[in-house]
Amino acid sequence: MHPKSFEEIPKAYNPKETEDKWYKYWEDHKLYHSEVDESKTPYTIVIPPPNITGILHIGHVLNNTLQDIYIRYKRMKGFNACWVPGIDHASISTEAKVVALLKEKNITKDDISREEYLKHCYEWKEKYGGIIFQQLRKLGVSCDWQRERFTMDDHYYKKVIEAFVQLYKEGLIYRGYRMVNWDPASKSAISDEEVFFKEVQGKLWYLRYPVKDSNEFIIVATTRPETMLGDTGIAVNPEDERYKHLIGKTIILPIVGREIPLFADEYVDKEFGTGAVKVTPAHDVNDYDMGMRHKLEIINIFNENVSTNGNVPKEFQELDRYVVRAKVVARLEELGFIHKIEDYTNKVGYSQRGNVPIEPYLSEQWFMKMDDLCKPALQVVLDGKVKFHPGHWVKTYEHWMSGIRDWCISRQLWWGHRIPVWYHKNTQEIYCEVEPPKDIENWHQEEDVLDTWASSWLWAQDVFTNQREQNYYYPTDLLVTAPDIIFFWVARMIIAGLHFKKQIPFKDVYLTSLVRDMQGRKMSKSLGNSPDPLDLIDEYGADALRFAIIYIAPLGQDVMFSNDKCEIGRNFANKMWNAGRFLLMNLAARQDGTPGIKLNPALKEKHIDFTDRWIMSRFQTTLKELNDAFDKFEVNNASKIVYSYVWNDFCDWYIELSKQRLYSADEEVKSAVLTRAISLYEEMLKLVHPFMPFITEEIWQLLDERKEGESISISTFPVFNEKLINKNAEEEILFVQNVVTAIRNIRGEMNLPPSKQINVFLKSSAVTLEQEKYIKSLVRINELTVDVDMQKPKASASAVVKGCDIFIPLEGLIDLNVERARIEKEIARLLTSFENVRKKLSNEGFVAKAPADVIEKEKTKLADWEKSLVKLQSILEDLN
RNA sequence: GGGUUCUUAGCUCAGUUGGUUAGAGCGUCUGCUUGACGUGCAGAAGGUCAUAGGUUCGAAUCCUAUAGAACCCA
Repeated sequence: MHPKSFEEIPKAYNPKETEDKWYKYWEDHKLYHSEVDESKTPYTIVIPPPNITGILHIGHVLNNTLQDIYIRYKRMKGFNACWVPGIDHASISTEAKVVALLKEKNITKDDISREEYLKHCYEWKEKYGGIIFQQLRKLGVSCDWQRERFTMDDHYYKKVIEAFVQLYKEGLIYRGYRMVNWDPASKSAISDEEVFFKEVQGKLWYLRYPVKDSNEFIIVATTRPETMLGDTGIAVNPEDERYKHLIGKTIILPIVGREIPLFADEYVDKEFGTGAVKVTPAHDVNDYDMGMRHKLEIINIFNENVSTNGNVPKEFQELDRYVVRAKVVARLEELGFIHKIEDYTNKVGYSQRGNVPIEPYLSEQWFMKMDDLCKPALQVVLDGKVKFHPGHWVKTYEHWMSGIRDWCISRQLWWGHRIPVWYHKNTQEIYCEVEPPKDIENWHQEEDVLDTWASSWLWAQDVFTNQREQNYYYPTDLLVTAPDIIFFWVARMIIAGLHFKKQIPFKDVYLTSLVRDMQGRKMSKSLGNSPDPLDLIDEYGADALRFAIIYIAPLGQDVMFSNDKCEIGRNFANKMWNAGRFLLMNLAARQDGTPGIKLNPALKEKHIDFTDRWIMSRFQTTLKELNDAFDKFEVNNASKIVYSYVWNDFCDWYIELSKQRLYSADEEVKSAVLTRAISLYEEMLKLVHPFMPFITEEIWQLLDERKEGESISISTFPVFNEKLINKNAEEEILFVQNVVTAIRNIRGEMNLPPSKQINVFLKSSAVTLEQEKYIKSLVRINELTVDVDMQKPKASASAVVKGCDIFIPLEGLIDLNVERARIEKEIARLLTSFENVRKKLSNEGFVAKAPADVIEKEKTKLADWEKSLVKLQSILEDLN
């Protein structure tokens, strides 16, 4: 072992000097490239493809750190780890970006051909589409960059088209004239899942509609008065006494003059508004359903950009929906048809991408029949073939899968997978194949492209481009994603996997937390509460950011994040760094002339005492707990297990204990202790590596002369060895810790600075010579006396731990009142616990019904506490 | 309106199938220029486990109701 340059290891870890260096090293050596290798078991993750318009945000940090932790862990465990990165073409959001870009050049989409437009899209993709990959590298992700995929790659594109053709031929895709959610911004249909509801301060307009051949009016309430131009009926609840006499009458629609029927329908809520509703079948989903039930006329009043069309009176034609609204209201007012106007808060559907209010709109679209496709996809989750973590998401999934409507998969956009359907120019015959028809001049192709999710649903299977790879890597092992796309993506990938490959796409789905700010608000651009991960990496280091976000992310709940949380990770990195620095510094000669300690691998198993056996035992327990936590997808817990081992066991106790021997005179002992400590430290680094890849690599490379291309990331993860679990050693250390803590406690409470020399007397038969040695070294004691039969020295501070009474003579230093208060407090504390157990044991029901081992445990506790209480009482009496 | 989840220390959260003296990190207070680390060390304070019932020998944990919070769906 020849560590390099350990004398110059800086006092604080500096991530800036290491992170980029090691990322380049990993990438140059292609350490994370995977090829089919039948001799190894694959472990596969496909990345949830970020949007090509996207840049790295804090949610990506959490999500990709989780994936990286698993892929690194499994890689070190000997799996053929394969993490496939890629991006999504994102029809609608790319459209928005490209249209904006064209606008700068004074070009509109209508000015150019589809081909020209797509050229602009590809240009945009080349320029901006790869940004997030560079950002992910900063985070240290170990994906296989040779496998980078794009949803519009030739191979992938073809697979999407094939899937469409197959489903069409199976009768699972159809074309229909239906009401869809219309996004006026992109002039395209969007699916139910792409609509979100916003609370909007609006108005409720009460309109007076005259009843034909009568002086009566009926008053209806609406939030969208402009749609009255398309009204073809008025509905009331059949039970509503107020309107019973009007059922069957005719209403004269103001402005338009159309005669429309008044009818009864169960759907109408008597309590809402006036209990009478206007019915606009072309522009409201519920109205459409009522229109169908009552055979109403359906009058579409909007163009694709939701301006009014020729179906409204001349003066209202070709106007934007909000302009029409104002105009309609003004005219109604003029004519006396407005009853009143109220302020009203309602939930308005907005398009997720375009962020404009959607309009229910009748149009011809392509749909996928969901019923039969969903059933098996639901079943594999209910059966646990695909496992959700945390499991409670199964219910949400079940709920959605059970009540799903057909999926509108066509989008009136150009950027995406163009639907492989041709219409015959003369016969209107439909042709649906992967290849275009031979006599192409007689056909024209469907203009629409597919919903992006109808392409990314093949992601888990078709990122693998040949049969051999698919057989080897598919089904993949783990999908890590945010719960808000369970329906968009997770469910649809399961459907696609089962339908096209007759296999589930992945075995485990880890649903991440949502990252919020400290007020619990979602991170959003408009609030400005969304930190830039690159700034955080710059300030704290990628390892610190990774560790911190995992450490604070509770399983299945939202994460409350603020920048300063990164300190957890930074401090932890620094702690590890300094532990390594301490060990390596012992190799160098000291300034006082003490020579450095020589390492000797032959001595690694020599001069082992209970402190070594303890730390090795703790290491094995930690390893087991860590493996279990990973198996159960409790990553947050895993980070805490590692943190506590490194900081509390290794640094606070083991390193401190080791000093006693490292500063001894016996060269061989020193050599053995340091050699072993460094080896234990190296094993510890491996446990940390999946969480913090950079710093662990940096130190690992410092610990020994490594060959070019070697890396901790491809080293072997420690293997659990039950034989090293040593209960005796753990008890011995626990005793030392108890005694040491009790003495430190007295020092603290009695205000005795370390500079004040103290002597300590231990009344005990249980303390070994070795333990004495370590106790002395850990609490700066002048003289330590151990005796079974000693009398308590005069004017002492005292403490009682199991198996040992501690006395510290403090003649002249002690304040008897302080000491009395200390002992009294301790007695009171013990007494409460003691009484609780005593009551429990005197309860007949408990003794009769509780299991024997529980009773035994309680009895032992009672006896131990009683002993301590007796001792403390006598100490107190001595003080009086 | 329906569904899901949550309520434990000042803050953010652990607490596995009911049996602990209810834990951690941060924050707070006290003391520390101890030859790894002040991004640190040592010690301390701080909790009627949302409320009310119930099941049980025994409830933070299981059940019911109530209150409050968040998200999803309509």
